[in-house]
Amino acid sequence: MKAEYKTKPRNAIIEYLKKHADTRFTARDILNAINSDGEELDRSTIYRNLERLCKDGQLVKYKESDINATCYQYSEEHCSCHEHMHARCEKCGKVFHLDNKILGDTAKKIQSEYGLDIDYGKTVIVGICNLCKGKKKA
Amino acid sequence: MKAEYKTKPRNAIIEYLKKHADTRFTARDILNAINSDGEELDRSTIYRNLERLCKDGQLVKYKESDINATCYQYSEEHCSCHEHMHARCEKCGKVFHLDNKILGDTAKKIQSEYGLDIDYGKTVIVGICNLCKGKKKA
DNA sequence: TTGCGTGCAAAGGTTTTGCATGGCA
DNA sequence: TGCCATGCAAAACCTTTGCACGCAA
Repeated sequence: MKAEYKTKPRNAIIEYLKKHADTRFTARDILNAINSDGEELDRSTIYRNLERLCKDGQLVKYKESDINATCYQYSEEHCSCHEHMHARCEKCGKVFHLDNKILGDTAKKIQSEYGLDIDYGKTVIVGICNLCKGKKKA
Repeated sequence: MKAEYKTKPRNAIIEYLKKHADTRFTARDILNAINSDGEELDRSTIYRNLERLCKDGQLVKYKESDINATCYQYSEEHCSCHEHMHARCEKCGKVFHLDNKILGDTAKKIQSEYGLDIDYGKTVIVGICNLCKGKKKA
């Protein structure tokens, strides 16, 4: 069990997370945001803090084929994100925390037809949210 | 519309894909396999060919948080992989092509409850296949 | 004072790109 | 011959790591 210090860089990072609580972000996003705010902080500091937050379960970590960087998603409420599925808008990156019950008997069907037990915490359904659907195509 | 030439490196790559038709692989996997076969071929050649195959729809491309490289999955049958969901075993990497119907009314529920239209081609359900489940834990 | 966290610098890995050459059609 | 593909080298990224210093507790 390690002691945990409150430091200026760490606070800045957590502040960023809370401000972007329902969107994914990358290490670079944080770097850019904080450094354009006047502060200066190092890449390695960000990576080390993000890693710690992942282990603590406050952060979900995943990768996306379109983005050449690890994506992170903050979950303020310590909400056992490793137990339920997520859905993500492929345009804006917004993440939704799904109720596993929404699958109905799909999980059973996948087991019987394909022989696979779903790992809910790692499954991410990809789609387009209503907001982005309304926008004109680029 | 570009012409497409048959070349020795390209053939070697496609041969590799067919030999590993139901497992994921990385650019490095191909490089190692082919180069240990006596042939010599360059990284950039592999990346350029894989990219072309992705655009042609013969290859699915995704990333995994555990692996520090892009993963690819070949689908021999030109099977419009961008139209149906996939499931993947998180242990062995085996990919299953799902029938979208398996979701039942889940897609509708996700739209009504969360306001998200599923992008089937990009959605990958993660789990553990029966084979891997049988194995002892590492 | 103790030891955790940060910044710096360097390294390791993947992926991309420009350019000249080589090879398919 | 004309154009596409390859190889080579270099560069751009992201991410990790070692080390010394600074700072929170």
